Amino acid sequence: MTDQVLADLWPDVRPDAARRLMAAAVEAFAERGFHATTTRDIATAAGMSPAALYVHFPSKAAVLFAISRSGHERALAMVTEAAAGPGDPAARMAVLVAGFVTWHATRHRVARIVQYELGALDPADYAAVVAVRRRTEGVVRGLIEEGVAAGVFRVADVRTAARAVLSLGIDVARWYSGGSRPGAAELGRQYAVLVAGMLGAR
Amino acid sequence: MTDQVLADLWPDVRPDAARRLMAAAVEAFAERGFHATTTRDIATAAGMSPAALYVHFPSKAAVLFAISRSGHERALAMVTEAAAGPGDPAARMAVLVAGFVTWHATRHRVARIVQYELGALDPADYAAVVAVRRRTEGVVRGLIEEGVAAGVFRVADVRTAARAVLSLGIDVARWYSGGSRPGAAELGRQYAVLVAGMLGAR
DNA sequence: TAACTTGCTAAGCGCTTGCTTAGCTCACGT
DNA sequence: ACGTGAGCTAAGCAAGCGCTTAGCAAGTTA
Repeated sequence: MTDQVLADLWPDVRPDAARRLMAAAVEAFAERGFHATTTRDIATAAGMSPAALYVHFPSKAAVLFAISRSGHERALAMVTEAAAGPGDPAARMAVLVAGFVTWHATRHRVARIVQYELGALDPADYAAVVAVRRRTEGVVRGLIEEGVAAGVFRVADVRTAARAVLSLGIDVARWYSGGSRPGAAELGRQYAVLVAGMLGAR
Repeated sequence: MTDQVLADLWPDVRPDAARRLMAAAVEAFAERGFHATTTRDIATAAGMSPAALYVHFPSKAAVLFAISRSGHERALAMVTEAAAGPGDPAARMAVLVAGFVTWHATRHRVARIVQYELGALDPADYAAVVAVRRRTEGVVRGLIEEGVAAGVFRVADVRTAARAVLSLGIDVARWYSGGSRPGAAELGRQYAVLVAGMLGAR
């Protein structure tokens, strides 16, 4: 993650120190996982004493939630925009998949937390995040249904197909790293083609 | 995981208490993750005192390795057998995907550990497990290459296609649970069809 | 000037962690 | 009968954990 990406990630988070703490937490949570990361790790990486974290966040889990919530909402916004765009369902699905995959590749650290650290959230925070996830799934399912109705997709089961499309994107966060080939944008393009075949696009 | 599955999982692990500890560790690691699980959790769930774990394993990480290694080897064996089976590359790929997906669904607890707790392994154990993973990837890539050469598959990039095929199976371990629909075998069948489309099978 | 607020640190509290030690029980070979 | 070793437990140690407390420096307001 470049400094530029870091700086632009949470423009509304103030003061600057809170954003630096979140950035340090992203690195640590993505690398080692929430439970293997200590509050000292985060604060030290942000250039502060251990206690400084509690000036800006009530708990370690609250830092996780701030990262996870923002990430979920960004992903949903992107998917929603793609599904509502111009063109037939196949064209919109290509944009959606390319965007979803590219997002998971470029922001693979945030994405890893979004996708794999759900279980560490407080119950109330977990519920909030799951609601966003369901909306994202609904958008993908809706677009596939639309494509089937329009005769451009042919799938045996819409629910399973939607799961498969999302899985391809989500799993990118597991294996992708900075030096991976192909690059994020090219990977997104290739995956869009693969998904088109998967959905029987004609 | 049924008792039957548990009992048959590690037939060579002796004595019985060691197997019970591994079974308890599978439950806990899959549910909460390695770092959020304590040695007391494992031992207590296996009906023993905390110290009993160290009679059978030198460390908590060694329990993880025993589970991870065995799981990796089983998955590799299954994939290898499918790829070497009868029929053309498309038929063999259908068997491979159905088997891989069904395995990740029925054994989703072990699979979750295999796929998502790699980072908690000791460096030497990690290296051993990564070697098995590479062989698994190689088998899938080889089968796709074979299919492309035979003219039954049509993909832009073999490496990316192989990643996508594996991703579909691996990600099942993330979301699948006992009550999921469709069942494991049916999910495997549907995914095999989706992959056929993805690889441009004709 | 004085009171208050914001952002931070030094120090440390209470608790849990992975793991160790010392010793018990009991099946089994001789 | 008796020694042996495998399998287990009660107790606890050193280290590290999340988080709290008390207080300081600098900026802002009255």
